Amino acid sequence: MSFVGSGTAPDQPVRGRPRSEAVERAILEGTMKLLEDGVPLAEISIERIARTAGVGKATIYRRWSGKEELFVDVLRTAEPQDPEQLPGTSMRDDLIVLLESLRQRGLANRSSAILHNVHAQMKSSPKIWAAYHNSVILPRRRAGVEVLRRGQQNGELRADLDVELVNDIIVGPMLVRAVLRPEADLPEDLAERIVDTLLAGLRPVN
Amino acid sequence: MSFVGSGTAPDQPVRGRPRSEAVERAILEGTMKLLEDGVPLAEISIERIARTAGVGKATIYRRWSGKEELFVDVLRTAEPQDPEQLPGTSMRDDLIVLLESLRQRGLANRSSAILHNVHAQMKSSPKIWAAYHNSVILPRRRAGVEVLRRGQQNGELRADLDVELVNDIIVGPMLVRAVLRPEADLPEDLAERIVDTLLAGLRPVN
Amino acid sequence: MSFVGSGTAPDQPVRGRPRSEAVERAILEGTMKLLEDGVPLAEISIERIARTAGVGKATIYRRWSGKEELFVDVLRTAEPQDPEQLPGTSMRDDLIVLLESLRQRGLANRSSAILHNVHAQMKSSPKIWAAYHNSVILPRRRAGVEVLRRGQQNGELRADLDVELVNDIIVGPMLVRAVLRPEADLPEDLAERIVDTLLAGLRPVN
Amino acid sequence: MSFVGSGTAPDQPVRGRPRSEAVERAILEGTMKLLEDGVPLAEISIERIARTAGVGKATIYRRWSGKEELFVDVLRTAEPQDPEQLPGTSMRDDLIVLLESLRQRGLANRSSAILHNVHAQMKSSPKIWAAYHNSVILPRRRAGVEVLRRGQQNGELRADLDVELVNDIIVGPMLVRAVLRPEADLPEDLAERIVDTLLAGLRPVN
DNA sequence: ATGTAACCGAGACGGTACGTCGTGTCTTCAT
DNA sequence: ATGAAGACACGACGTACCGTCTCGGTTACAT
Repeated sequence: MSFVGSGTAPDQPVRGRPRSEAVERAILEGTMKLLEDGVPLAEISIERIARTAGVGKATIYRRWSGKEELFVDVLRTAEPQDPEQLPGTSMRDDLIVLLESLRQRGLANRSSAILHNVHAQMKSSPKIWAAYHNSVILPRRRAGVEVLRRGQQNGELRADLDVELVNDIIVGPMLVRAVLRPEADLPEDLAERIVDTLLAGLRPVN
Repeated sequence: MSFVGSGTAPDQPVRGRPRSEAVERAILEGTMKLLEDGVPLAEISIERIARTAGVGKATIYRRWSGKEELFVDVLRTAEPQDPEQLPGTSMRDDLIVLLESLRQRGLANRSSAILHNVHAQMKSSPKIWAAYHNSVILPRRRAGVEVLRRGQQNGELRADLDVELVNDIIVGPMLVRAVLRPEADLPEDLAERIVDTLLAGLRPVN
Repeated sequence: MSFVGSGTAPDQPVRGRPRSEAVERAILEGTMKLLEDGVPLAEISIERIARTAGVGKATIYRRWSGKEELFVDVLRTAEPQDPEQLPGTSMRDDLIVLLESLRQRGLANRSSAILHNVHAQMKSSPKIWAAYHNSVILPRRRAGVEVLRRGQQNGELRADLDVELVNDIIVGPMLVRAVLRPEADLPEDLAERIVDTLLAGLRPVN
Repeated sequence: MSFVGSGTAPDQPVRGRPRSEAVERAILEGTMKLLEDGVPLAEISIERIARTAGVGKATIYRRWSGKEELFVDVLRTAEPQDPEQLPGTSMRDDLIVLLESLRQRGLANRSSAILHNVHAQMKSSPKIWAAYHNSVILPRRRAGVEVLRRGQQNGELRADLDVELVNDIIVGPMLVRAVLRPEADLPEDLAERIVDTLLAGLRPVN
């Protein structure tokens, strides 16, 4: 369950009593429960998590080295299912699907008011942020850039543009709304509107 | 120095020794120093700030009700000077100036590695976030929307677009780079490239 | 209140809030209470003492470096008043007075069932034992040896005997009863009987 | 002969693997080793004993109910062989032999610095102390009192003395030196000197 | 000049949480 | 059944901060 890679340990025969999966679940779900109940992040101590889950502190420290590592796992457990099969019919459709999945994440977060805090918290601990970045953010970014490359080859996207920058341009508005502007709403057709607006350009047609 | 309102206290005759401004500066600058030295945010306690500034804890609590309020003031002290006179020659030029000021902020933050953390931290405390949002973010947003409205009247911007959404589209890519993707760099012509790309649209010219 | 010497600190102006004597008493008496209530020594944790005395743990650690140092002070606080003016009328009378004070200690200990445990505990920590030895045991021993020396000069004690050994002989039986044989009782005339028996010798008169 | 019961175990067919005596020895000797190496008693945990002996904790708990029971066994294993045939030639000689065995114990203890601690520790756990008292101390005490009774019948000891008290008087000085005054030495002729001094009395012969 | 009231540094105070360790019990695989 | 290993709930360890409080001492105004 460690969030950092896994790669099938090199054999290591089981010695002693194995760790209980039930306990593992109890900890993750107990933490989730606290978050959902609106307990401020600063008041969620390892001690309290242990009490909530009916578990000894050592049992938590045996699995995670601290609060931050634990939160990363909680966050990943709660993340909506990762990317999906892209339709592949056109660059436009693919981009809309990608943006739509971002919107779903924003909605899920909002509804429970949970992940915002955890996300913010992670940014202040570089190691954890790096782990989260590598395992969650980067893969999506790569998917986006790939779609854009194919678009350039198809002639759907201007060939002279820097795909990295274009990716920021596409993803930016949705992130701003979902992460930085929690007061804004995320209407159903938002992904489509953003993509079409960007494709057409802001300048009047003629 | 309270960040919430100010409006010149109604009268209150000064009795007893007045608060030392030197002490006030020492606290703010001491905190700044810790941030600049790369001390992780979580390790910056009121106790440590007091030690660093050579000041009693009570002296800090006399001015701020807690760590969060203090950080807001530190952040505001360190912010680059707020917006500027817009050229007004065209919507394009105005947008570039606004984006460029955002870029400057990103650079300043990066160079000292300070504000990232503080920004992230603030997000987990709703009251503080609201204060920061109202005093720093909202004014800039309003300026941006105003520029876009003028653009629609001038015929520089398609009249059928939602200016709020367009503002997110313009500001989004810069924020993504400055706040969420600290690993990306912010080249000098970035503001210009973003605006021109957006105006022209992503689709090939013909 | 440190048990190790005192010698009037060289001046040291008081800085910060002074330590509360009331708190000091609360801790010592709280510990005493636990001992009197028959709580096994092993179950008396610093944590529990703090709870009993209504005090923070740090407040205890500020005064004593650990459980052992604290117990020494508790023990010394509870000790019956140290020796007394010796009558000086004869070696026999002086020895009886010294032994009687030992008997009193044994009785006090027994009645509350306190000090036995603490005494035993101290033996397993050499530093503490040394401190207790120097401040409590040694002075009494010196007083005894002094009395015996005067006895040799007066002709009340055989001049060929080693006063150190004689002291052990006199003090021994009382200690055995008071410390090692808690089941034995300590009748009122015990000191007198021991001294007279020793002076006369065990052999039948003739 | 009787078909009912027997002295030895009442039949109980051995099922499963029998307990290893080697393991039993490893535990006792491992504990002894720790004591000999001067590890403070408070730092000798069951956990550490198990590590030292290369044994699982459960294996220890299967044999002893806790640290105290284990220590009693360690102590008894290490005790010099219990009393001996008394010469019986005279009360004086018998007393000297008894005292000498006490002195040997004191020397053994001292040389390894072991039993002091264990002895002290036992005093704080009444159940264990009772066990030790009954199995080690009481038999010796009874032997001593018996010798004194014979002495009274022989006319070697004044008939008007309380033999219990006399026993304390004889045993006291040696115990004081061996148990309470570890800094004192125990010269070879100590037993003889004590007995002769007591028999003759402290008063000058004149 | 002298109150007097708020300031200041220092540090004690009752708490809570930290991360580690030892307790005695349990569960697993292997002998 | 025994044995080594180690997970488990529990609770104490000694330290660090929290936010409040009490000290001795210092300004700076109002008398």
